[in-house]
Amino acid sequence: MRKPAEDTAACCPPAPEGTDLRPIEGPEADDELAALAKAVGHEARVRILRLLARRTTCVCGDFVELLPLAQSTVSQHLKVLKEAGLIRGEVGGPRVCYCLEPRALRRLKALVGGL
Amino acid sequence: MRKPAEDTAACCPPAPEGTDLRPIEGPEADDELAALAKAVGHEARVRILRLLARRTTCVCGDFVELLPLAQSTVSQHLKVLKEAGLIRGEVGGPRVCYCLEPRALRRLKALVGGL
DNA sequence: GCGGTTTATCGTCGAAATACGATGAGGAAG
DNA sequence: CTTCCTCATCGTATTTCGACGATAAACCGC
Repeated sequence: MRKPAEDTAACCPPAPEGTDLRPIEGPEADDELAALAKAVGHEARVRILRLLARRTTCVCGDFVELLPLAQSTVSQHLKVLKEAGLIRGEVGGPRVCYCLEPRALRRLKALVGGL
Repeated sequence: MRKPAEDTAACCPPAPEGTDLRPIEGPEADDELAALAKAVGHEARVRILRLLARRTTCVCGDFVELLPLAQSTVSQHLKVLKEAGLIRGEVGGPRVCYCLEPRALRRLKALVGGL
């Protein structure tokens, strides 16, 4: 059985602040926006991002219980989000705590805002 | 041959203003964000949106010249954007003028901002 | 009406995405 | 060391995407 993961409040470091220096438009920015948007372009991944934003949970197993998907599928989606740079995964014991990457999220908002 | 389409400045109506009343989160909002992001999640479509934002052009044939894609492929991308509600197509003569749908764009920004 | 121009749609093909179960890796607990 | 729990990865089937050429549809000018 799974334990409900009560240690969900503080599993990620404070968040590395810093400014995004890259341009908000141009061919590179276009590709970047397309890649980020593609990562967000799936219901399950949006829900994962939302759950992480609310910090109600951050462990893979919790997502499996909250989403109508198999564990391997959830892991795939987490991988996509991680490769897009939108989330980060910290190994803590047998579990893995995922957190939002605020930098990438800011970047996405900036790029979308530039439309 | 194609004429360079100099009548690009005023091919779209003023833009239907109005407020977006729908919620910014919840299952429906998740699906909506996923659908919009999926539409944006391609380099060619991002470039089309950028071109439309600058209003430098708005005719399908112009995109074909500016993108390394066949006419049918460009038309497909325009269709995806239109079905997502992000652009609108007005028929003017043998040409079709595409314009951004500001409402949908605002909606997208709001949904992304809610992350 | 007839040609010429522009755009959409159809059919097709290969590539990528999505889903699953099964299996493997790695730490915690005993 | 062994067992249990968690998660990632592999292999695979199905679906969807992205691209193209060819063709049809719509409109203007003559």
